[in-house]
Amino acid sequence: MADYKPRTIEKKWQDHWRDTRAFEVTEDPARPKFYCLEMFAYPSGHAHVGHVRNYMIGDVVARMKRMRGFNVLHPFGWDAFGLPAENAAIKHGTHPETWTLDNIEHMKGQLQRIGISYAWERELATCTPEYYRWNQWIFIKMLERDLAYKRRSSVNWCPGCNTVLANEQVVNGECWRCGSAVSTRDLEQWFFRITKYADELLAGAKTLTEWPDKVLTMQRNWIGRSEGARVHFDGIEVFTTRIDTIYGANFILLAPEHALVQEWAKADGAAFDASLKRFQGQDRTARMTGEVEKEGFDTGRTVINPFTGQPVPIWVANFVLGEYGTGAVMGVPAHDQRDFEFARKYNLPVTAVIRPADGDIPDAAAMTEAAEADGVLVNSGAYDGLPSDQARAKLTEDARQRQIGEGTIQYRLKDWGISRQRYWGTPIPVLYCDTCGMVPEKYENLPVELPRMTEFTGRGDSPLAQIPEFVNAPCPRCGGTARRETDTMDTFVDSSWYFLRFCDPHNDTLPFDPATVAYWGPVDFYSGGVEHAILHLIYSRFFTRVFRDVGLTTLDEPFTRLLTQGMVLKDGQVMSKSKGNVVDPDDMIDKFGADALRLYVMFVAPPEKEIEWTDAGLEGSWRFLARVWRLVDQLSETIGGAGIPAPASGELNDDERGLRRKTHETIRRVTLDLDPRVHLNTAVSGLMELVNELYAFCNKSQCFDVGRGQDDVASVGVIERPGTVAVLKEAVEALVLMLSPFAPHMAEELWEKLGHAGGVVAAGWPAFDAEVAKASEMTVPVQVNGKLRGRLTVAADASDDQLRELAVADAGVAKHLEGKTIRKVVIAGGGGSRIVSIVVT
RNA sequence: GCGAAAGUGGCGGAACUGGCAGACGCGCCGGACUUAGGAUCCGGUAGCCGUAAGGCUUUGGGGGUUCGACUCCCCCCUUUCGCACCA
Repeated sequence: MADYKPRTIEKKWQDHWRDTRAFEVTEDPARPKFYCLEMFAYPSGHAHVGHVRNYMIGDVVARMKRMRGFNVLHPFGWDAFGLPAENAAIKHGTHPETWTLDNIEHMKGQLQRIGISYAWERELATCTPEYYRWNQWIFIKMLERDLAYKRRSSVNWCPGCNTVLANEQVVNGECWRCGSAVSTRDLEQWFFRITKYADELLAGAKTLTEWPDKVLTMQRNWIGRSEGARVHFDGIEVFTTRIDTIYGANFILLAPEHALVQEWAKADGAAFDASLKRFQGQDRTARMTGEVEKEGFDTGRTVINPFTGQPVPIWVANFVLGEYGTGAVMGVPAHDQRDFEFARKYNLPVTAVIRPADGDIPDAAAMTEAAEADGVLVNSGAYDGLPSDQARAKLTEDARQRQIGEGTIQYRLKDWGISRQRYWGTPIPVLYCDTCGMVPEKYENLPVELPRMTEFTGRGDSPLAQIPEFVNAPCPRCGGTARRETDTMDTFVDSSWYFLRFCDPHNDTLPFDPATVAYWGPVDFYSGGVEHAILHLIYSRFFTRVFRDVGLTTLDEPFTRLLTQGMVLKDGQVMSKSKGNVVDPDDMIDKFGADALRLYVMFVAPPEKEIEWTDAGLEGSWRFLARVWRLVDQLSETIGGAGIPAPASGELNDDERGLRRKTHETIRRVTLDLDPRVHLNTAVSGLMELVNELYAFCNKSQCFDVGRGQDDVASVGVIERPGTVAVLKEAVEALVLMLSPFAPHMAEELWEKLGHAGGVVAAGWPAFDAEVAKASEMTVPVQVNGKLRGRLTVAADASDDQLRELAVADAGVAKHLEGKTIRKVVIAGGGGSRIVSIVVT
């Protein structure tokens, strides 16, 4: 008897997969395709189990789909540009490229040792010119379509990373990567016009029925659509969603950044300027999150409310945001909490103009929830008596006719700032010519290669500007003297379309051949962390549409099904190098093997949930695999031979029929758990049950001495009944095949041991036979007044009348019926599950 | 503050559309085998009462709908996550 030695087996099959190119695929219109993808990896150095959990999840799905006959694309690559590489260069002098490529090599080895079934020939790294030239290509396409543009703007600046951040990358006022407090700077920046797609991204979310609601909600909130109106108060345009309250607009509030405010500050001098400076000095994020007290000052100016005809004062308020809407709002203190507080503080008048539909005019001195709600207009001239919704429509229309306003839709989403003042990224392919101005690089000159830099200082300006050979280049249009753009692209550009490139990763005339994406796209199953819910996942949806509009694909949405996998915690905390609590998969593989590691991570919790790492749990999974190993090993001689007929139910005894039933029940359950449910943990427990059943069966039929450990010589008994051999063979083979997505190395080894040459994919997924799974008997619980009082064992096809009779006669039940009157008997359920419920008084 | 999800044994977690709560595993306890067992195999393991048969209680708390509720409805508590002055 051979021991279970994962190390040897795993090496053997990994070599086999590599040598036979087992997971490489080409388009095959004759077979259904399945594109299975995990978010590609940032090559940070070493992958810990938290990282690789995601790849294991995807691998189980990919392997299972392959066995079910799908042509499965399962590629992997590297999100290889980015700051850590550059920081490593500044700190240790290693070139970012060296650092990145070394890390990729190490991590690739880790993934291969885990046995993830990737089509490695499609591997890509975004830091190679072969990849990033297409970033530049699509950038120029976007420029041509006015989807990329440059403007000076106030931007988020991370002092830790020394670069600009997109709004999506600012989390609670801090840098998403390094946690530094984000400040603002005024810079010339490149933007992608994602706002042009705001409505489409919002509408498209409705089609994403296989995405977690949580992610869709986050995206909807991020896009933040609100319908309202822009209204002119003389020269000041405000945005409001509550034009129905405009008769109550007792003042106008301007953001400190508002252009008029800046102008007046110059004109009015010191006092004005001092107050303004104070607001601007207030921490930007504190102001935005409402931690700073609401305050403001009177500009001394007034405008006419175009509906009341009355003059209203103009104030500057620190809580009004310059970047949202028009940077100006109408203050309606009676119907807005913030305006109310403001009015109280500065003794401004409060005029109620909405009353509840079923109530009186509210007390203007109080602010309630009801005051903010819709109602019926009062004190609103000709509009009195109209409900809010009708009033909004009418007021908006009247404003339009009077040419003092219009209905509009406002988004929270802003254009995506992609300029980064760093080295390790895609050069932005434009030049600035002394005579022609800004000129994009010619397509035939792509890629604009990132020059080799030798010194990394970490200074806060674009490193590329320090390389004259890069900066100075001829103008693509006139050939004259020009200077290259020295900013690089946000690395989120790289990750916004890599899943399309995987369909055709070596194409050197286009980002990808449209036909390949037409075949493989969209990604059928995509898994990764929730932390990308709004960054990567919204950018990718945007880019897919851009590629569509450029004519390379017909896809609207890139990812059909999204699974957001939970994190792996150790000691209650996220694993991180700095906390010193990382679990290295290689260490675990050394101890228990890759199969046990995979099985444990899949079994311990549903994929979406976070898990707490325990070594004991891993050991348990190892024990299970060893148990399977012993079972198959000891039976392989008996059931592995040729010429064993399929089990025919007529010749089977009760135990044999029982095992067959369990086998097919398990096939049904595990299949559904994997596809479509992706409840990987319960699929594993189903397999464990089957193994327990097999042991019990072997014990009873004395197939072999199951009590022997793997260090003992087995005493294989002679199995006399052909039926026993047949049902064991069926059960064990189904077990091995269904186990193979989880523990692929061991499954291949056992499959071979069982006398099969072609491997588990060729064998296919086991088929479920409903007839066999059907039980001849069933247990029916009996309740009396809602309490379980007995169980009946009856024929599966027992009639309701029979059940009723048996239930009443059952000793345990009868005891509770004594001296009572039966009011009602309910017999419910069907198929394999029925119940008798008796009501007595 | 707003929004969403979730609260089940000592622990991780099961329970598909309302139908035997606690599958499966970890841990623990016991038995077998054994010089030995931290290997293996078998059994037990929600709590309380009882030698037992059995009974009572139990899915965060309280109410409700139902023959029947972890599951549906209402109120409350807690946790996690997201948004956070968006006019």
